[in-house]
Amino acid sequence: MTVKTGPARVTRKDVARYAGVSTAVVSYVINAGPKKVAPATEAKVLDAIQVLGYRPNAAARALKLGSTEMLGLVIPDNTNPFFAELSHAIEDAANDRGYALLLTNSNGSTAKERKHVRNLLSRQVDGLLLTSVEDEPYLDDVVTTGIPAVLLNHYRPSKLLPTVGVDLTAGARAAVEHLIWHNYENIALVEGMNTANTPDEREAGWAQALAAARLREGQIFTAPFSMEGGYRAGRRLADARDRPRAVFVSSDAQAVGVLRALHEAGLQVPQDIALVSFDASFQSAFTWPALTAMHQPTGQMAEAAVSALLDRESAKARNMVFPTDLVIRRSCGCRPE
Amino acid sequence: MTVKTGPARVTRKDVARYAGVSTAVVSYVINAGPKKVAPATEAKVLDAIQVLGYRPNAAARALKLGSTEMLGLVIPDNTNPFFAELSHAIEDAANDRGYALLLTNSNGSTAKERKHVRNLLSRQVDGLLLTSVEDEPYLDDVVTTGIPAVLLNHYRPSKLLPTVGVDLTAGARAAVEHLIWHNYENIALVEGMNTANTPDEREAGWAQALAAARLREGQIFTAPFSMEGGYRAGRRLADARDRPRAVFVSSDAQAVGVLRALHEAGLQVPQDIALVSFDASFQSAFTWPALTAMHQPTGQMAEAAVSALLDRESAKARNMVFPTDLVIRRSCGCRPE
DNA sequence: TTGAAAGCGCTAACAT
DNA sequence: ATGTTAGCGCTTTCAA
Repeated sequence: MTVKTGPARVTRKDVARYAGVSTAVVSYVINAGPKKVAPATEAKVLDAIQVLGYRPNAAARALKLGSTEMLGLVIPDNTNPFFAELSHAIEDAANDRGYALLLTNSNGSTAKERKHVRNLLSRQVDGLLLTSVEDEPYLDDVVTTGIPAVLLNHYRPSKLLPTVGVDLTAGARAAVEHLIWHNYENIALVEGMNTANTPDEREAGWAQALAAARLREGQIFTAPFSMEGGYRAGRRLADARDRPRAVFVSSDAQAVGVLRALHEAGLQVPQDIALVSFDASFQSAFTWPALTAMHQPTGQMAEAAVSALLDRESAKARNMVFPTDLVIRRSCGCRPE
Repeated sequence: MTVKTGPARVTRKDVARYAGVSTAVVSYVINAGPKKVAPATEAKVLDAIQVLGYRPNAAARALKLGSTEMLGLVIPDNTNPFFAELSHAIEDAANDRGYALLLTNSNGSTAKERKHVRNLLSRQVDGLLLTSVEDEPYLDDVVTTGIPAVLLNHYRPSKLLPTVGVDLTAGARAAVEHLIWHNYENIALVEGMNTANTPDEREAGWAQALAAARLREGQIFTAPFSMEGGYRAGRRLADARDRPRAVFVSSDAQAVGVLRALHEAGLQVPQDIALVSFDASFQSAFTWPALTAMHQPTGQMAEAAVSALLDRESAKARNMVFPTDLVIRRSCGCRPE
């Protein structure tokens, strides 16, 4: 038994004794039910709580209730502005319902992701939000526990779990269509890498837009979903023979890196190369030039995901797909400097 | 009592029954102690766990042990690259020790911060990391619980709690000295805003460097610690009469905004205005131009903070100050394009 | 309106 | 080497 240092812990029993009531009554006032308490008694209890500095023990409550009022979240990297924004929104949605958030980063490692899932599950979270680096992650564990779970930032439907995401293909297609509208013809793609060998769904959107406009497919530069990855892709892009006139970049983080590489190469955006990216995170408004980008509604996604986990009536939801919308700024060439 | 849906929960008792042993033995094998178990018995137990898909209930364990093996973290905003980096490091340090992280954002609100602290405390976290928006936050709550706590990203010593931070004054001073070394004379300051009315310690460093070089103090532009805040400060900076030749910016996030505002105003960095910022988060390498910045060792700080909370022998630590080091890139003018 | 008490799943001291 | 069991702090049924 761990020895508790510091001031002796104040328990419900202490409060009850001090207030001259039973522990049940203390419970009733703290939880505002399930029984009513006489106002005078309630005042005594409140006073005792105050005086003693009592703080309910959440572990005991969780054990009794079978609910920790915690949600577990696994994301690849909270350092990526998009995931930062998404996890922030998740935290807000969870807090609104009185839930706390256990946050973990998988750093793009499948092994770490599974370790976190296992850990979160054994911590009895009331719900699990998984932004997997795999396409169809290893989920039997999750499903057998019966703990509600959601695949977040996931577009392809899953047999096992509800998903929350954005129509990546349609979003990418619309983004590329905007580039086509500008009359750019040689349009490249900076694609993200996922652990699965399935191609990112944005690729299909890019290809579709090109095909519909009878444009030949431009080059594809594959790189991790990070600034560094984008930077490396950007260098290859700048050096490419038959250099593309425009690029669709699969994430803001990558776009920041691409921008940097292009600047280094002495190329102007959008004059030499136009760029549209995906996410439209807060960050995209502060680059130079500001990024024209497909916006993902992180707030709505977070709300939907948390709701699917916790709200009885939305438990039926399966594959939740949110629309993206194009935020027009400078990098596409719409408002040349 | 919450009705548990899904597969009936498997408890230790089920495992014991299936393996034909007592629950104590199951405990011994799961925890590898405190008693030894015969190899054959152990195998049976392991098998039972496997077959039944048993997962220990962390809430029960926490109640019994008085330890949740969770740490609570309060930061202003995980969307700020510096805090993203710091919280990532904290998560790693906690994970290394088998602890999970409860992450909360105060969004710069004192009220929210206190709410989170209270909540974290009642969740019985084994340690609390607080990056407060106040200078000497309301800590009586924390102290009376006896839960170990640390003031993170906090330079000024606290009477009540150990602190982990960087010497802001020395760091700022060194940064400004670098600007002075470049022979810039009119050196402004973009200062962050905290809720307390005490000035940010970086201001003193800036002033000291200027005084030591017998330079008059430049203008001060105060703004929130965010890209948006920096942007607004940057606009004021660009428009200022007697425009400064250089600026020290108190954070990378602000610097990104300043850069953007300067670009918009048609000003070149470093040719028209040189810039050095604080933090040197990963992001600072990808701006245009790349930021010369004072680096805060987030990894070390995280490690020290977590260690102060959890490691017996470092419990004595009080005011932990880490050195910063200047990362030279382009924005100061060291390597003109 | 209030109280007594069972029991949530686990650990470990104490038996055997 | 293994088993029995008290009790961690809480909620809530059932009784008063």
